[in-house]
Amino acid sequence: MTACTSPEKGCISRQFQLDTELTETEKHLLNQLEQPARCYPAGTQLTDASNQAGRFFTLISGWACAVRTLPDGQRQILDIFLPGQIIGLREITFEDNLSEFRALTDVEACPFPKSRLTDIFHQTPRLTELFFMTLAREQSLLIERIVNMGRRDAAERLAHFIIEIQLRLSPQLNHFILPMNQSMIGDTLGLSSVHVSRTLKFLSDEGFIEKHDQQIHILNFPALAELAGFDKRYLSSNQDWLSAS
Amino acid sequence: MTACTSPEKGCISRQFQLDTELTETEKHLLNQLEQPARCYPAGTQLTDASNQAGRFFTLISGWACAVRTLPDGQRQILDIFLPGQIIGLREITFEDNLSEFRALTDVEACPFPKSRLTDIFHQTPRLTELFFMTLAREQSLLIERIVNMGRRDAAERLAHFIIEIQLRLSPQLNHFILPMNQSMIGDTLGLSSVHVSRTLKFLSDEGFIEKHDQQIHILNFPALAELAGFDKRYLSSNQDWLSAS
DNA sequence: CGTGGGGTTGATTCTTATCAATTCGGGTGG
DNA sequence: CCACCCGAATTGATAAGAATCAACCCCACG
Repeated sequence: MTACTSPEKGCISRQFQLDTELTETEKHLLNQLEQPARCYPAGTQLTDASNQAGRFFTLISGWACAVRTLPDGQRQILDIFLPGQIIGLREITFEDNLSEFRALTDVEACPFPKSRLTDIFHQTPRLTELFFMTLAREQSLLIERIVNMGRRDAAERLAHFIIEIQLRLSPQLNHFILPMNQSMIGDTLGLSSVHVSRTLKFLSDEGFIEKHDQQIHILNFPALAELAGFDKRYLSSNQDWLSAS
Repeated sequence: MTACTSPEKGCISRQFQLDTELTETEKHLLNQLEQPARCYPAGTQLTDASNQAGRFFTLISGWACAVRTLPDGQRQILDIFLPGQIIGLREITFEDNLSEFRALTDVEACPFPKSRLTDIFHQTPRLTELFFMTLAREQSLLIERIVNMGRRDAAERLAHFIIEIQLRLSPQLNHFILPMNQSMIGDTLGLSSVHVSRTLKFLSDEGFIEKHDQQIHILNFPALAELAGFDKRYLSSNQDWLSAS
């Protein structure tokens, strides 16, 4: 949790500008959410379930996740956060946060209090709309995971997971580094680590993917997408409804 | 899909007023979303997955749900909507809706186009915030379902489901009418209808609940909540962060 | 009366979890 | 350099949970 040296600015506004034009004021407000950046080493907890609710983070670099620990010790990973995302958005309405945030890799992130976000909402309604959109998009990711866990078997789930991460990370490539061990993957998909191992082997044996350490290489994207029943429309959104800037 | 006789007004604004005070203007804008009401008989589709995206509904009375049908014919119920909810909120950002909306009981609902909602957003930023809050709360329901499907067995899932519906419907009571057959319940929880039957029987035999037709009676709420690992905090939200009205 | 949808029950099979043993690779300390 | 340890991954054997298949009941409705 040491101070970081080179916080790369404008991560969030760059993210939003994929969707729409931003005014200078809007950019300025968003950039304020990105300082000061701090470093959290892999495995560190950004905040725990009980205290420090109402704290957000902008994720500048690295991966993070939201985890829920059940009374019996089982874990469920609720969200995977990639650079440019805001961590904790949905928790804004809740007194206490039922989940905790954890760094999956070394992470640069900027903690800031609830009030900073509400200030933004009050100042520029248009950014409220953008955040509304962000939330709607996150919802569609959650929906897809519900379909995944409710109606697909282990191989399909894993295939779907791999494709989703690949597309969110770099849609034009076919490989990425997955900084999660197999028990974390299991906790994400509702599988045991042992079964993740077997299923990963199955996907390799069948020629869908190749895996060396944390490197995932998608060998046959169409086949993998077919297996997963993947419909990428849930990832892309449409901004017609936004106010003009 | 016949016109309804007595559309009870103010369903949405009543819902919002549980959270905060509304101005007359705000109430007026919200009430405009509730006319004209139409009736949809049980089982009817309000809109299908392909066309008519960008159509919302305010649910005045009855139950509805969002369903996703997979290529192989399996179904997953994504959301259960109860009176006072807005159907289709998260889909606002998407070109085409991957899910369809279906009436579970006879339903009174008011269809209206995307543009109506965006108008509201542009006119009163404060309602945008309220809708943001609504979305955040829906997200927490989805999160809970992910935990449910990922890490709980059939009995726990069913228990959790029953408690959630009871609390959303009428927290002070301990019984309600569940207008879903067992295969719909299965499609909601990711179980087969046969297994739902068995599990329901188990919950009865063990004295957690009683069931006659569609009447669910919770006999031992604490025990059921314990079994489900239910933490009701995800249902209640906190409005500190809202602008003054 | 038939007919059909929903629910129950039993038998069987399949998927996945659990438990246990083994390997592998990367530190660490002697 | 080697012995040791540790966490993660793999593999196999077994058990639990849930799906599937099939038979049957019940009852509302033509």
